[in-house]
Amino acid sequence: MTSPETAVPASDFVRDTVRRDNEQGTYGGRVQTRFPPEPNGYLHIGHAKAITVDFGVAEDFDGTCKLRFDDTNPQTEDEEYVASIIEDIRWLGYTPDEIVYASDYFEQLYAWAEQLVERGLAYVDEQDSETISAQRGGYGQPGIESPFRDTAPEENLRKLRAMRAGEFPDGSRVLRARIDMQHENMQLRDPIMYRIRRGHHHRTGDAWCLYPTYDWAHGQSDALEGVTHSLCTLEFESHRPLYNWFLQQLPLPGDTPKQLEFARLELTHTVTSKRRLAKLVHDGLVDGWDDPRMPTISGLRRRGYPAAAIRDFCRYVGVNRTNSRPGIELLESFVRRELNRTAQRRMAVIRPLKLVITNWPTRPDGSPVVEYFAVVNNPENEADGTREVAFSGELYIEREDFAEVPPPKYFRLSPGREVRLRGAYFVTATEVVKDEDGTVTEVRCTYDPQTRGGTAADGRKVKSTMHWVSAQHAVDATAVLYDRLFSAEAPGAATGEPLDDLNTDSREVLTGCKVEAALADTAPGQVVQFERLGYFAHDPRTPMLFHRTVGLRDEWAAIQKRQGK
RNA sequence: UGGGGUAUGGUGUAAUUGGCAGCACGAGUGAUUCUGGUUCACUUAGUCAAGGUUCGAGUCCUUGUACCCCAACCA
Repeated sequence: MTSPETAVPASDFVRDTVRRDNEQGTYGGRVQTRFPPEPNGYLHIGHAKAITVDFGVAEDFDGTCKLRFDDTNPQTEDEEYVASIIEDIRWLGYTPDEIVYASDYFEQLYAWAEQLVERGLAYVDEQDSETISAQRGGYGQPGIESPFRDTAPEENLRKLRAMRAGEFPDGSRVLRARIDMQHENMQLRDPIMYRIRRGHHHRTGDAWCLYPTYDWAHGQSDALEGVTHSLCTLEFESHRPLYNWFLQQLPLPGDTPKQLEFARLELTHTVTSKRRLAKLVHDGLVDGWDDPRMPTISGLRRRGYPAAAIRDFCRYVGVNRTNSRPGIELLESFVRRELNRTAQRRMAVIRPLKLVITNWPTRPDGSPVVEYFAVVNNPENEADGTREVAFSGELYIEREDFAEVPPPKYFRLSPGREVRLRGAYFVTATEVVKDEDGTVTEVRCTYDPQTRGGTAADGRKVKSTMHWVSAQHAVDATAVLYDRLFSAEAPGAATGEPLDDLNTDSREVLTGCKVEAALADTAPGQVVQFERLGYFAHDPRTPMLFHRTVGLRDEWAAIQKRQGK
């Protein structure tokens, strides 16, 4: 448990409702939820909240939670998405009690639809979608009844069967529930139950040309599965009366499920619209759904976000009915909290600057002496042990760790100043080598043999400890630094259309980085901390490619900012 | 325009249901530190507005205000 228990609310309105239902015996003490994604894209951070709520509530009350694919629209759905969704849920640490599909219920739904038709509660409308939409009326405006509304049940039944038999072209007819065209809630103005849509369905193939809408499929699927609490997001609130209406009309096998809505998760600097994410992928603005810049679960995973951090974050923001947009910093703080505990430390320089020790000893054959130092892998976790790091007279340090003219409060290396090379020796810069442009290409220094291991025999202190790699032993690597995908607050990121707030230059690729040899042993997918540079995830597919997961909290950057730099 | 929701520091979220407005992120100050990391201490800042009931209101009442959702054969 890495979450700050003190700050996590003990309950929320969803859990309160479930608890009350249990106390009153509403569902015989049974708790069943479901996570119902449409397989038309990859899961993103917003879904992670829904997942932690759906699975978390079931877990807390010793109930069950199934994964149900809401595959009612063949035009947008694909097996690729089914597979990725299952993988992402498992990676997040949840195991569905069962994996089911709304398409499993197509036959039952159709049978029920015929029953509604027979009872005069549904009818076939032959008008086109524009006409139907116009007749629906507007907010505060009355609706107009369709001329097909009072067709006799036998006639409707005949038409519905002909629809199913494929006798009509796409979009030519729909089945509508016969409710109330004057209802103040638009959802109840004779909503569509079935539309004709010939498309190859990823599971039922070409068996159907008739597909149920969300409203006709969802509550009925819940009921068929025995769901007790159907948790969804706030925008479905106005659908609840319709959800209940359908259930009231049907001979349900068991209890009537209860729909509860909560606010969806949004984040600053983050797009949480599947439509817009799909556009980024299809327009080629990112390298795929798992591009580390993407806020998808798979993107975050590749970027090195630990599942535990995502879970803790979701739990922490809570379940509520208030639309909000937490700062991305909050998520990142959970990532750092987790990684600080678990990530091994390594020395690496992503913008190398050569550091030559002029008084470093040589062997009789003229080659430089090599020393090895044992370094702790993770000071937060002794069990991670130590590793040997080679040290010699030619090193690389981080370019920004040297300043020819040090600004105020700058503690790192500069001419005449002594610093510690972590775990090795104290060195003092003596000389700067530049190219014709005046760029520093090399720094020369002397080391003090009396400071072996990083401790001065005379007890003197230095203000800075720097990371380094031995030039002779270093391994070349590539590091990718990510900015946030969006440069601004991404107004309308959830609902808006434009992508013009996208920061397409949000990635800086640094080749020629130098990392210590021990890093070559890092497992693909593993996240390590490059000391002082941040947490980096070893790409699962490409050797020696590292994605920066998050940076460290950087006090020096804050100082520079304050100095107005 | 009708209906349905939601309002607590800069951000997110609590408050035993009418009883000291707390926690976290962020920001700031200081201490510790062989990572300007971590850790520790302190500081900062809030009940949408106006009335009302009450010994006492974030919580109850009234009237406003702001924001979100609903008129796909999407989910």
